[in-house]
Amino acid sequence: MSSQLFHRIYEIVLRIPKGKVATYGQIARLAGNNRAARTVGWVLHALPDESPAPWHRVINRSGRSSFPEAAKRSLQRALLEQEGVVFDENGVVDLAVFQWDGAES
DNA sequence: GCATTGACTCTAG
DNA sequence: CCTAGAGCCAATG
Repeated sequence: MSSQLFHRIYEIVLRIPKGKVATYGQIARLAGNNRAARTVGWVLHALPDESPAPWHRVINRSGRSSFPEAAKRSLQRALLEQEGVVFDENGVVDLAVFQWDGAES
């Protein structure tokens, strides 16, 4: 399959433990392409509705979501806060604390 | 099949 | 902090 990268990224996203977040670049690295962050973004934006993938746990390297719509960002923030992730006054997640190690669950 | 775009990231200035 | 260029992958026109 040529879309194996899609599947790989998908599995990695599903592996993100609750209360943690991962960056596009991190997922891309785990998927085998350290710079395919754009593809990760594409996978998440193209996820079907029935996808259990926690897209809200995926953020950019700044610890902030890059949604074109503020509504989704608010939703993502709410979901993460429900899982115990804290946002600062700028709406940024402390990656030093909440970024997924990528090695456990 | 080529060109453009996109929920990205890195390096350099 | 901001801009610019390069790299990667798939969708879309």
